[in-house]
Amino acid sequence: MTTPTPKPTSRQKLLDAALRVVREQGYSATTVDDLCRAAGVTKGAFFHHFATKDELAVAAADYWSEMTGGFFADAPYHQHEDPLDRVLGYIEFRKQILQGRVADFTCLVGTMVQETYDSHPAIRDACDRSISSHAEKVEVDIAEAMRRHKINADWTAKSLALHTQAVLQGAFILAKAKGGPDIAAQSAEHLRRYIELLFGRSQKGDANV
Amino acid sequence: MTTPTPKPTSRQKLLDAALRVVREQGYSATTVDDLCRAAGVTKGAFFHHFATKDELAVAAADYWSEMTGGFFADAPYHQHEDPLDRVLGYIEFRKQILQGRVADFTCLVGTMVQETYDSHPAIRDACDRSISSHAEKVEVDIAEAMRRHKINADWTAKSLALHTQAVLQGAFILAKAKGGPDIAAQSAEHLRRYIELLFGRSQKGDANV
DNA sequence: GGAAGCATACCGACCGGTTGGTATGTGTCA
DNA sequence: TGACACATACCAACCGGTCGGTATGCTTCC
Repeated sequence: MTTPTPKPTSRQKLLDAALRVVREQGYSATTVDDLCRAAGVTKGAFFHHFATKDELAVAAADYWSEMTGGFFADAPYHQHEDPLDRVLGYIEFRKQILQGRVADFTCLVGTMVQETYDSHPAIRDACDRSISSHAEKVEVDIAEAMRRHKINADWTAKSLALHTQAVLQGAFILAKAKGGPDIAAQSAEHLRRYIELLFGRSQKGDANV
Repeated sequence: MTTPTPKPTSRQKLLDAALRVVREQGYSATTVDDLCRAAGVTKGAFFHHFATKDELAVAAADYWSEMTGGFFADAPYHQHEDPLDRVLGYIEFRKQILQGRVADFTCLVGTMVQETYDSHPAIRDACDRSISSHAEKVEVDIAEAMRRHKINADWTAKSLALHTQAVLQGAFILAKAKGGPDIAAQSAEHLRRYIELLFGRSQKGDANV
């Protein structure tokens, strides 16, 4: 009874299709007909639920926030008691999901904002909300880790949280250019090492002074 | 006599226009007519020099490599004797040019590869060439810095060089989402601090063991 | 030197297919 | 019975690309 209704409506199917197709083709290159075909619905259904293609883009960005929010909330790294372990666990988790087809592990809103930032403010804002709200969850653990480990730094938890997102978004671009996730995983390792160095946590085989 | 001829041909004007317009609108959203209008040439001229729109994209990526290659070759950071200073100077230089309109400081090939990696292999390869050849120049200084400062690490000069490009590309995405360069500059600072920590070079107000 | 012969650079009207979007019909369920 | 959730048919603008034609050289041969 708490479950609303698992029946997949046309709207739902279109949003799921948008996540797949836009990450493969980009936003501009994805046509309304592409989305209808991938979702198995007709154009009438599309424009019944969304007044314009841009309106679907905004809804897709919000849907993406919802999906990824649940996905990361369920991830195991939250179990760690030390907030620094949670931050490092988050990076490790992000690294581990860099697998398979490029379109499957890259970010919808990172892709969309590149094409729309200058001409579609509503879509850009939706993408910004998605990235920023995710970064804020990382920021909470970083801030707590700074308190716990008595870090007095000239950088803020917020800037480091956004930096983690920058590294990941950039890693996606390299993965697209090189056709696979390997290089992206190496960037994630550099990011993990950076945070370990910031918090003075050494790892095996570390080369210090 | 060494100067060939500074006369701007239609081909040249179209490539210059592509750098501007594609960085603003993205590749798919940019029409051939858009490019012709921006370049002040006709459609006939466009298809005289490029068989297809995709062929222009490849030429524009190569042209971008050429332009940025010259731009960074002339930059002042190469003067430093210590290769580590050159690497840090490079990062600082990249940070300093994060100014003005977003379309003016972001990367053509990073934008294009997002839209084309899955469907236009020739364009993706051209973008990869551009990113990788630039990274290789950074890699040379990093490798020399590792030798000079006797760094025995579990990371390679190549992976760190590509990581610098990932950070910058990701910073561009955040700049687009947030509508300005401020957040990108903060990521560049994190990158600089990471390299300083890797090489054990402390800065003022540093909190070390 | 000058005319023939040809290549390059460019023009802009045009074409067929595609695109986002609309108008209208139809089945279903409260 | 009427509102909702679609399906079908259609439209006008737009898009990448084509095509016939022109203007301006540059070469070659007499």
